[in-house]
Amino acid sequence: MARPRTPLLSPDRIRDTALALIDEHGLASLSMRRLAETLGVQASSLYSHYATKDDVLDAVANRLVRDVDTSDFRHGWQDGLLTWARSYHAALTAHPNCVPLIASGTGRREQFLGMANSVHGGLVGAGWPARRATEISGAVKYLVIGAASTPFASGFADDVQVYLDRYPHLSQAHRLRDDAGRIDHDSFELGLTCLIAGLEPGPRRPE
Amino acid sequence: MARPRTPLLSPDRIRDTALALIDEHGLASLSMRRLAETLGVQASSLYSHYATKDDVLDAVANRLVRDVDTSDFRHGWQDGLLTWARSYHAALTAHPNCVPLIASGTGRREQFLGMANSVHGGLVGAGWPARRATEISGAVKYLVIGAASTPFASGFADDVQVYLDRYPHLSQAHRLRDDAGRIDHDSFELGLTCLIAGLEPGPRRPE
DNA sequence: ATATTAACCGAACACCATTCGGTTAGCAAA
DNA sequence: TTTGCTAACCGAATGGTGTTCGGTTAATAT
Repeated sequence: MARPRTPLLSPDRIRDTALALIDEHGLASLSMRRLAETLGVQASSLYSHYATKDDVLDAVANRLVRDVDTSDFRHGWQDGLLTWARSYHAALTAHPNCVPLIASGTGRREQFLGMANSVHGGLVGAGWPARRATEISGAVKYLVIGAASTPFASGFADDVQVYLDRYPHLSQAHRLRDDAGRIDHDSFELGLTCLIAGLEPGPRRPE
Repeated sequence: MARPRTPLLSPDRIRDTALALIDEHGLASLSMRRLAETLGVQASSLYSHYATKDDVLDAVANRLVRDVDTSDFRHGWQDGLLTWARSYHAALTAHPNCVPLIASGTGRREQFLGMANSVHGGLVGAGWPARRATEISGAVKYLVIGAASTPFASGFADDVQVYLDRYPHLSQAHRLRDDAGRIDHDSFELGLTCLIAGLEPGPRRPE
């Protein structure tokens, strides 16, 4: 085949298909060949739209961050942080197989810088000194990334017996595992609210 | 060559060499062939000692957790958490290229369960209800993993000009980048101390 | 002394990301 | 309208990957 009358591919279609494949089959099993096959095309054709596989993954990562909400700093820095952290957390848990993409700093362009810029601006606008604002947004980011990276359930084996035999303090882990999602959520919320509570009384000199 | 008179390889030697290669050249560039070459051996020989490459990486991950200190709960749950989190954090930042290994849940056997068991036991022993203990250790773990996964420096481009042009709130980012290590440390400490402070006054009924 | 196993090699297999030359469609300029 | 250029595809090839398998010999257990 030569050039088709109407293009079969576009960067957006490739990116969205990649995201769907990662969601369904995991990050490790995404290959340019499988991606091309899903798109009804040969692997080499993808390189007309993205220079490398990493560029495709960056596009996927940047796509996810579009769903993060940094607009709530107009209701105060606490609400701004809470909304940012929760929407970020939600965006990642909606696509758990993509988390290593974000966590490893791949895809750290554009969308990520825009997000950091908004958060930093929101904190500084509320009166926090720039350096402190950097630390605060950093600590919250750590919590979000950590929570998405290692959810509770991933820390435990499928074989229940191992706990009963060897780890007495974890002997109820197999029961907790049933509502791992709730535990993950509660742990994240606990960390987030404690952290923000610990920042009171807020910046000394709002300006 | 056939079987050598004295073994060239051992699981420990393979594991330690793998760790050294990851530290030096990064996780992505570790291959069984390169690992074997460094050990003066053919790649297929490694499979006499580890069934898969993932098993090698699990061994590396478990090796790192050996340096985590969970012994300080005898001085109270606050000290226990602080020492655990800080030593965990230190173990990961000492081998930043290994962090994705730990964060992605690969290598979650043995050493990790032992660590979780100790922390959970320390908290429950201090009077925290089991469910609450799980959430607390979870939140602290999130902070540790997140801090190791996305240090401050990794969030910023090498090209400084991009900030000045497009992201006004980050306009000092290039100056901050010089002491990125300090910022990472301060952010982590801020999150950790706020989180623990937010847990006061502690468990209601120590028992 | 004999059988078994352990630890190595070397050659394969199937897959991977990426590159390159070739083909043709669309488009811009003359 | 013809000419030239670029864009978007294909198909084959390159060098890399994890892993397997049969072979060889040393160590070990019987």
